Amino acid sequence: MSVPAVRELLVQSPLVADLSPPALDDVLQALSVRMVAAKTMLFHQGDLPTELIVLGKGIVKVWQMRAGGTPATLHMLGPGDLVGAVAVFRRIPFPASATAFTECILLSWTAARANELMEQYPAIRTNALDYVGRRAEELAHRLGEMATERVEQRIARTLLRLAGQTGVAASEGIEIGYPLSRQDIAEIVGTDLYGVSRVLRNWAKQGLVETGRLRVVLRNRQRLEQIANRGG
Amino acid sequence: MSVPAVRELLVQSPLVADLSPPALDDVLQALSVRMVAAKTMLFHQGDLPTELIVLGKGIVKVWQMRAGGTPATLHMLGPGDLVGAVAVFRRIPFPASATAFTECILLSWTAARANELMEQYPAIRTNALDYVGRRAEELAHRLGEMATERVEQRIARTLLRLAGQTGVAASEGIEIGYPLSRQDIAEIVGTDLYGVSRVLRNWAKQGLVETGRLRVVLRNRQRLEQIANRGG
DNA sequence: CGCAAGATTGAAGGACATCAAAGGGCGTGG
DNA sequence: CCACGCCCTTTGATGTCCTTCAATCTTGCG
Repeated sequence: MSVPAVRELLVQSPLVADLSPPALDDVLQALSVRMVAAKTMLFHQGDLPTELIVLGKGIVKVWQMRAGGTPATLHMLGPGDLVGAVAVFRRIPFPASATAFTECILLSWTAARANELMEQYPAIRTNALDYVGRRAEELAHRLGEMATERVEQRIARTLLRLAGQTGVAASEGIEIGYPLSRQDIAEIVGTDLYGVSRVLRNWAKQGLVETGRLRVVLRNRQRLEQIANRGG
Repeated sequence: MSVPAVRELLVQSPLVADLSPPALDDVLQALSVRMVAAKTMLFHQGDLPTELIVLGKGIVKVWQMRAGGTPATLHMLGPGDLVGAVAVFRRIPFPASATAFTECILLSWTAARANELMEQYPAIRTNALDYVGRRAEELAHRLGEMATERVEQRIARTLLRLAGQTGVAASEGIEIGYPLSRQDIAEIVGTDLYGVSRVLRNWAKQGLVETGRLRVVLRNRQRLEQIANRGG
């Protein structure tokens, strides 16, 4: 991959916002680029972090395998997002695993180099604080949802959130931009694939969504937002 | 409150870890101290942050009022914790409300002064990043629990976590260090007070806990950890 | 065409929320 | 100091949401 293209990928990330061009050059110097296939594990829960990863392209799923063998998905990351950043900054074992959900381009620095760069360019640390804060907020919001809302509401919220992140305009509506099974949705929402299937089918009959194998198109965003917020 | 005493309260906080004595003096200069009664609201969801607060003494509950009138508790903060820090750093409205759960001593800087101090003493920003990262991790962990575990497991986890934070050795076991109702526990766990009452009663009969009005003593930490981890 | 992975659907059971009512403990005011 | 009242807690009954299990159907691909 050519260097200019890498620069384009990197500047998507909030991590390097407000960085002067020479600083950005310096950051680019130390950066490695690699492409990984869908379903590749980037790291496992419990591993020690060795590199700071910025997702250049593709989708990464961050998840935990929980007692009882039930997996729970914490994040679906898109281009520009940091992968496993908290563990790198805190120098602790990863609290979750990360899997390339689609084919991905990863930009990375060694953990040591990343920390040096943060020393040298304080703006990076400021950006990191902002980014981690945003993630904490999102987690807090989802925790509140999970604690108080029903499955149908949570499915609506999940689809709206995913569509907002990586949705692409479809013929009539917004389509999640990558293949997503009922099981995948269930792991995000905290339920099982049967429940997801029933809810989606029901919505499809009412014209709120269009469904297919590994595919969901949001046809009526407003009604879905009503369901997400008022439960009806 | 005398200045030496304030210093003692402040150094509990990870925010000022590794700060040189003169830097700490400088930080102390800009600091305000106040005491608030239990049940005082520190800020409401949606407010704009005006100050950075470190909890010197007492317990603060961070919570959201959700659609349908169900409150959900996100954190129970103790001495040394930052209150509403993410919103201050990100200069966004508070995503949750904060209430003094017991009588509290609050240490605070104006938001502007706090940002200046972070510029001047980079260690503070590093500490802040570490702290916010830890909170993000805790939230991720709780989200996973909430998504996959049953009420009884979550109650066990909650009691163990609270006991670990602020527990005090009781005659036989660990006692949560402040008055906590079944309703309070329910709002943390994401259930209702009836369920909490039944579970605690059941555990009390087996000698795992000792219960009372606004009071829980953990008598058998090991068994509770088993319940938290294996569900049985 | 046949297989594998994903999706749907029905039935049954369990965990949990909700509603209703009654039983303590603690502070307050008489 | 006692009694009243309030808040917290307990407990039972009931209903419902959701999980689980089992089976069938669909879709895409080799």
